[in-house]
Amino acid sequence: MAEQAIPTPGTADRDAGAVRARSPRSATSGARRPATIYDVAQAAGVSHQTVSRYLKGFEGIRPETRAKVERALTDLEYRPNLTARSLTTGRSRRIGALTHDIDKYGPSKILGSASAAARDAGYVLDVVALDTGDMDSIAQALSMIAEHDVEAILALSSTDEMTKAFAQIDFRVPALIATEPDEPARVASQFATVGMPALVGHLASLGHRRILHLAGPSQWSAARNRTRALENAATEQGLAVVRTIEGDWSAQSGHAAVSGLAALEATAIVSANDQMALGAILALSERGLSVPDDVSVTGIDDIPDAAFYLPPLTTLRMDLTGRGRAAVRELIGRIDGSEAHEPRAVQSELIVRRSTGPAPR
Amino acid sequence: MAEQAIPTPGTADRDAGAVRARSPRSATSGARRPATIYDVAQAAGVSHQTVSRYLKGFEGIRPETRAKVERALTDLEYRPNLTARSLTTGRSRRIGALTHDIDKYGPSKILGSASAAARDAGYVLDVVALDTGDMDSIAQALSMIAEHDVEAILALSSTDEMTKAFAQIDFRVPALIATEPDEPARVASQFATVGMPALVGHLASLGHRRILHLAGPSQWSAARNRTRALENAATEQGLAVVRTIEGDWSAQSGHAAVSGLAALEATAIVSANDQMALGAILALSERGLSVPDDVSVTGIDDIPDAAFYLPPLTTLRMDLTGRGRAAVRELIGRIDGSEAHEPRAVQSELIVRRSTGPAPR
DNA sequence: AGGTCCGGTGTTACCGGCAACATCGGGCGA
DNA sequence: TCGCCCGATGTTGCCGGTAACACCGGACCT
Repeated sequence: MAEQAIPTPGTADRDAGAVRARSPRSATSGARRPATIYDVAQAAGVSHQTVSRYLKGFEGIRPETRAKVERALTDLEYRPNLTARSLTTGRSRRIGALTHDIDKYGPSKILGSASAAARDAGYVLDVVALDTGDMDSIAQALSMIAEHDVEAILALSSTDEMTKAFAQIDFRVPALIATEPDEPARVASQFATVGMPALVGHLASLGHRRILHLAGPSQWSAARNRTRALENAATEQGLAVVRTIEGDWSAQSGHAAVSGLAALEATAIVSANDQMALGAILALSERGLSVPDDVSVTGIDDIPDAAFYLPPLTTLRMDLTGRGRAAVRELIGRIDGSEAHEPRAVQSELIVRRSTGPAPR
Repeated sequence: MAEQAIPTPGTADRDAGAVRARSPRSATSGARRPATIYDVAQAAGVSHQTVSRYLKGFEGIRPETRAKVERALTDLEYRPNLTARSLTTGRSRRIGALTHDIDKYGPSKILGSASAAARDAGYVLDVVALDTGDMDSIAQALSMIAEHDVEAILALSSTDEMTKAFAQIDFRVPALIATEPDEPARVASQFATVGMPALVGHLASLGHRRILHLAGPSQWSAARNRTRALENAATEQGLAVVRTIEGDWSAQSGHAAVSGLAALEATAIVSANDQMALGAILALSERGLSVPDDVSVTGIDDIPDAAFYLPPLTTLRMDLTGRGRAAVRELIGRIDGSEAHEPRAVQSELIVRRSTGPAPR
């Protein structure tokens, strides 16, 4: 408290007034630490707070002060340290993402679009992969994510365990499952009211009346939604789902399902995704049945490969990209407090290709 | 400095000795902040440093002190704050991951295994998706990642731009491209010396002599390695690569390449990945050619779907899972200073299915 | 018996930002 | 002309940990 700092610039020994002594940092030294606002402040001959104010875009800074700060910032190649900032602000600009089956088309597509949306908003996704879907590993992954101080939590796959975990854990931050939640009967999604009926109508118009359904794993809400939508649409249009076989989304499971059948009691196979449809087509061909002459096959998703199956697959295109983006936007909206719950619409569109044809008589 | 803190537990006014005054935290209040080591210390009647020591597994703590700390930790549901920790230690337990085409099989598979390996080592992957591969967006993404104080940087796709960016940017942290780097002729990878020769040998034994090559995009080092390995193996075994067409890894591009051909001058098509092979098979069928009776087709990767193509695809299985894991392990090794440069072997294995057969006479 | 060492803990400083408050000089009104 | 207000900037404290050092009492040594 002896003497006050003299604000005259250019004073030779002004370093003595520095609040914190720091080891000098020679510009020539090779592996120097990144510059902090204190380094910048010292170089510019101002206080660190002036630098901080400049960085936050504070207007009331005198032009010459501003110029000195700008110069020092570029000279020292200053980069903000998000860790330090988030310690005080609590804003880490990170969103935790949790998923298994990340190498599958759906989750990876959603992850890609979610990550892009996050990036555009200045956020980064902290991804933790799950090997198994059980509660223990989910809880463990969530606690890992929580330690990283994320501002929101996103799940990319919506199994029952995931849903349960999200329901019973208090995250203290916004949390969301990116894939479709269970759709109660009263919720009229575009998929259930337009997409699936269009697919079923397409089959009906070709004369099909009996459908074999290859369902996704029943612990996935997406699988349940698809099955329910199919059953509803079939009932309404007078078609019968004569049999439902549960697969695991893989071509392998679609193949096994159709191969294991004693008799094919249907003229059309509606698969809950494209890849099980691929397996089904192979199995049909191995049974000596032709697609679409003997049996029509449809998928859901319209993955890029589906247009190049043999035959190219009639399918329901789902807007996965939109879903990942919408999920991230909603989370960021909730973080910022703007409770803009835009009802992310699940868009779907019927894509007719050569895997469907007139029902055999 | 008036009086020393009396270490007697149970003293009524011991709060007065607290180093930092904190707003009291009622256990009943709903949205209370997470407990810190100071809260735990106060509850246990010890100093925060004792708590910190306990958390680090320091041995020399008296059993009764230890018990008090443990009790307070569980009572308050203490969770460490990684942000605060990493501010001092510089260890964020985060690895930055950079990728485009995250929805493609290769990158997403590698990402999944990398993320699992990271998780097992206590790390989280900070993923930033790239829309385009140009230097600007790479640089921007890298600077985003850098602000998040990652301990290492991983790229999941190895285009030329990525390679260049990695070569010219000083990351200050270990950095690695997870996919294959360019393999100089002298580097004898298992893929180049065993895998690809086995594939070519398989075709040779079936009587094929003229090969059409569907290459990957030439700015990908993986594509160049595959093309070079094919050319070398073909030369050694007396086969001719009569034509090379560059695709973009997609079935679409494989289809376009074969459709656009005036005449097929070869009896076998070697595609740089499975999906281009899928497109090629469809194009062949549209030309009235049968696989494998008229033309044999092979892929590389052995994606799960490849076994269910029509016909099931003969391909070279690549160990993508191992690659992601190996990359993360090497990075963590470098972080920890243990310079264990285990030469991550690119394992490959010939999988013969029904898309290859005897060459037509 | 006094000094020394040492195990067990407490205290202080620091990481790099942000927020609140303090300070200083000049313009302006009374 | 003096006090007040205000704009520009400096100072201090804090976020939640870790690291270095200080301190205290008892065992051991001479």
